[in-house]
Amino acid sequence: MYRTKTCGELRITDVDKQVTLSGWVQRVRRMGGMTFADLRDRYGITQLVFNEETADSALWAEANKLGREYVIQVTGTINERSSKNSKIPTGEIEIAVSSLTVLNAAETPPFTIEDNTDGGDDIRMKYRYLDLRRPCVRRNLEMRHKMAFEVRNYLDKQGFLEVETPVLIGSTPEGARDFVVPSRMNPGQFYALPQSPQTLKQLLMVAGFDRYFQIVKCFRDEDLRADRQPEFTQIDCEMSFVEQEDVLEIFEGMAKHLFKTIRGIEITEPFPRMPWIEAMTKYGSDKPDLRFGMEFVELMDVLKGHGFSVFDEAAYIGGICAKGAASYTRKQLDALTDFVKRPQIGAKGMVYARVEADGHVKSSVDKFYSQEVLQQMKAVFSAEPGDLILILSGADAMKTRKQLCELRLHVADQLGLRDKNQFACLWVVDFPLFEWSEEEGRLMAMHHPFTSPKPEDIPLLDSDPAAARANAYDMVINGVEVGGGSIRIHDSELQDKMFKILGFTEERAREQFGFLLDAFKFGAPPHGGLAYGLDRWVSLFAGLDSIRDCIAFPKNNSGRDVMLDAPAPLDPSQLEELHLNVEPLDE
RNA sequence: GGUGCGUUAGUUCAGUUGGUUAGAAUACAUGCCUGUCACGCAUGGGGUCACGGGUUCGAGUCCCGUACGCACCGCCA
Repeated sequence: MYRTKTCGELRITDVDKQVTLSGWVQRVRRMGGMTFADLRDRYGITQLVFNEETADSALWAEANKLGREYVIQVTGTINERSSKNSKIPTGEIEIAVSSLTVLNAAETPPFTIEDNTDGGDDIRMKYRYLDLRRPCVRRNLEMRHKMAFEVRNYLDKQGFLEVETPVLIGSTPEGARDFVVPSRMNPGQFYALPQSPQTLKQLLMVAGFDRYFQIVKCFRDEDLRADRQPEFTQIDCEMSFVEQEDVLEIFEGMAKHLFKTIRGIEITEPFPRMPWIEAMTKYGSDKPDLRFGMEFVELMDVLKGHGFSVFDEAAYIGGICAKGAASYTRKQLDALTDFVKRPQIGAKGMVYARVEADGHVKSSVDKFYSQEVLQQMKAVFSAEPGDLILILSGADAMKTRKQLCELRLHVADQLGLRDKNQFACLWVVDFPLFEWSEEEGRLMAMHHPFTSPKPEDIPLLDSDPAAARANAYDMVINGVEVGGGSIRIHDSELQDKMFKILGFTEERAREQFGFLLDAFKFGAPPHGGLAYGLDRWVSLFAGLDSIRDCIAFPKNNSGRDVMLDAPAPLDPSQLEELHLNVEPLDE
């Protein structure tokens, strides 16, 4: 037997018991006639003590040869410590070791295995199995497990069935790039990995499964971000005989269940709902962070026509009011201006105005505006002494709002308004059904091509499809899109019409989605669903900056696994077997 | 495809205007130390300054290119 107890469970009440523990050596402290070692496993740390006077000489010698991360097994008696450590749960006891076995010696790891490690991201990812030994990383995966468990718990109680769908499926147009897999038995043909099991879960509805879910890997071959991995996990759900309201209710309930069981936060209020157009107008984003206010205020009426040509020529002038930020120095304001002028944001400049202690407004455009106009502006913002007003303008209203959105988030960060332990949940609803693609010169589905229009907007499909709204919804928490879904089309005629608007020929629609259109002819129930991003939920709850930190073996910025060194070239024989001809890379 | 920042000891970083033998902390090794728990003290080893080119009497430092890493834009129904 390798152990009778773990390294996290022994307490003062266990004193005098004989135990065997196994684990990794966290640290050895040699004091001369005495040596302490911290033994670590998944459950905690227990101190081992060796005494030169009482230990036999072989044991004493062995103990003083231990190095970091040696895997050892010890047997000994639990003693009360003469000098206790209140920082760890086992800090009142220690093991007086009577026998020690080195199960496996270890090389010195390239970084320290502690929460405050000296290792950078790069080296930690290369030796991820060592990184995962660190308690702070392990805790993220523990939370992930608990979350997946509670998801199953909640959905099972609601009557959902977990059904697995295939990973080797066909490529579909629209949406993200597919990862593809060559077929050896079908030369020149390829599977695609699912971007989501969308059509399959709809077929499960046609099959009468009524309530389906799956915690499932999805794949998208697009560039990575801190919150985007090429393979990621969705909590994928679909329900039959439901309207939007039914879906929102079930999954708002799930969100509340997760808040309660994972974070101990009880939310009783219904989540606010905001139409997409309102989110875009007030916050310049379809995923606004509502932990703080700073809504946009439109200033066209107030500021246009006073001889300041930048504003006079603008299609949109808008601003935000940062409470108590009038103390920003000139240097800080210049930095904000530089921030919005960065190419990624692309504003031409920024106008600011401080409300001084006496209520007087001092702005960077005082030579164009009378105090009277500035006071009018102050009134629209309901600004008070000590507030700072920041204004952007531009020729494209939507673009300017997006710039203002970046500024809003940046200022909120600076003012400490984005507290990781505070949560603001929100449904964004009434998304547009389509958006115009400049690149393709056609309308594209904003959500996906199976999303149903709002019933009252169906006539618009013929007259003005771009104005049609969808039965689609996203859940947003703290400015993060944690999930979204829609009521689907279950009528093959309407689905045909959608494909037509999206520029599919009849042949192509049949070729790509014939199976779905066929299925809809055999009695498809009204249905809809939603998918939550598990990685994003966990990183939100764990307060992480990147979803990588809650994924056991994530990919780096360029989509590489630096530990496995994948992807890599294939052996020529393997290529041949797959009927693949790869052009040699030459620069 | 693009923008920005970065690459110096095992690791995390500093390195001034271009100028002698490139430093610190930590890790590691050795010695001392019987109550440490970020132990302490002393000593020691450890560097192709990412790679290639250029400017210069002289480059870790300046310029160009490449690679790699991170963040972002595009992209992500």
